[in-house]
Amino acid sequence: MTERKGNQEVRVRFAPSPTGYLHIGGARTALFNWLFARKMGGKFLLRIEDTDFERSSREMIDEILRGLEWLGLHWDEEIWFQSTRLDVYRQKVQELIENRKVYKCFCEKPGEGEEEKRPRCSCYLLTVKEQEELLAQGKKPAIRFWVPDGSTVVEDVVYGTLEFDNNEIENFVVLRADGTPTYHLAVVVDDHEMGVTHVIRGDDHLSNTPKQILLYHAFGWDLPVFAHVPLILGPDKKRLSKRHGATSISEYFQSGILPEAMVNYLALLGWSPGDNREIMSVEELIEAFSLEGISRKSAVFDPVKLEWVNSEHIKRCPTEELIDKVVPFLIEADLLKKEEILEKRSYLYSVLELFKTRMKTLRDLAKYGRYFFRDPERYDPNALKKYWEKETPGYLRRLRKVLEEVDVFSVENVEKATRELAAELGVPAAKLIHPTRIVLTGFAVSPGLFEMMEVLGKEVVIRRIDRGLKKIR
RNA sequence: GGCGCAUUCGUCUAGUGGCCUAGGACGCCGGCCUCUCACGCCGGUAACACGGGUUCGACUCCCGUAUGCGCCA
Repeated sequence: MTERKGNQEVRVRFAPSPTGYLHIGGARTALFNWLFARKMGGKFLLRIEDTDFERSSREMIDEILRGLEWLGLHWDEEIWFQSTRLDVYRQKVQELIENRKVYKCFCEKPGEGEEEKRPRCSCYLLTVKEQEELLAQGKKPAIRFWVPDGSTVVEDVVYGTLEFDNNEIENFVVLRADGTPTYHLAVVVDDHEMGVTHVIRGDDHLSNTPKQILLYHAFGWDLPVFAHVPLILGPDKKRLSKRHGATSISEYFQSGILPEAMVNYLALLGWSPGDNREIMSVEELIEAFSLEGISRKSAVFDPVKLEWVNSEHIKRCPTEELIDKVVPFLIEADLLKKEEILEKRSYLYSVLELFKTRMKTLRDLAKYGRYFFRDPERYDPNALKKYWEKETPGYLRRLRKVLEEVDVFSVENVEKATRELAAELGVPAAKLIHPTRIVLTGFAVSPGLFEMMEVLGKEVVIRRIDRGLKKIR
């Protein structure tokens, strides 16, 4: 079903229009194409649909390419730019003119705000003479496709067989009066010339597919396999857009989402491996991917689940690799300097070993773990209210003294010293543990206290106890 | 408005006529672990849009209705 003729190489394409950044929906479409290409050992091509000169920009192209690269969706072969192919489109339209598949249309463009429905254009009734007169008057014609009678069948891998009555299809424009091609024309010409075997795209194009099929027929070209993937919606079930918050892939990069987590989550939106797997590596996704597994139902984008997927990937990420991913965020938060990376590497390793299970994003260490890099500036008032009692300063002074004596500042030794002191004082260890945590971190919440003490080291621990005793009253 | 598509827990989904008293995951709630919070483990909450058929039997097939989305724009 997914392969067309024999063992022809699979060629798919992602064709963004550079009028905006790479958004969630586009990224998923790109991902499905890419996964399919990799699965089938085929090629993943890129085409930039930049014929809308007003709204397209080089910056957006770069932005989109950066997004794809970040996700790891590397493309094959040269990028195609529609803006360089205008002559080709005109030439192809010329072929259609010669084969009498199209006709000149002199209808005025409906003005702005003019909502009235125009009846089907009837310029094809114009005689040659009338046409010449209009041309002589300086009228520029658009070229319209002459939709034949009958019906057009769309075979879609996802949606099955759909039949459209050609009466419902207007004689659509293929070349505008200003000589620019319309979407339908350019897409068909390009997909054919690029050798695209499978058109995998958003299902907002499903209703346009009959027109394109008609064009394939008019040119006498073979049809590609179509696979339309459902749209991604916002929480209000409307097509996901900026109104719903972060929709640009780059925003997720900045908020500390791992590309492999994004890929994992996106793959599961509208596609299922058929079993109960949730957390999957890119390799596993490629292995499991099939067009048949794509759903027909649009899916709501859930940032909360994305974060969960992200946290799972962070937990699975080898700490050595995680260091490099987290460092940029630490630098950005001014908790680390570039030149310190090497010397602090083993420290960062220990910190992440403690912290990685509580991270939902790469940013979380910089956000919630400042105390690994800075003495606390302030102490959470709620934490103090809860754990700071009038005996506390005395206890901490004793603890400081005891810790001073610990030679090897290991988890075991530090814990032993603390618990023995508690026993000696005749109080639960918690009476020492909680205030110490506050003094070390500023918060009532952190990784295990003794593990943290070992990582922070004796000097820092003693210093922060002193500071706390001085500053808290 | 016309045409098209869709409709399983709040969300992502499994399910292709009997295995479904509908499974998994996120979230939420509770418990265990415990120095706190997470992690982890255990448990709970919660869905087949509605109405007709077809069938011995429908979440699964058919037809309507409703709702949503998309395209024409």
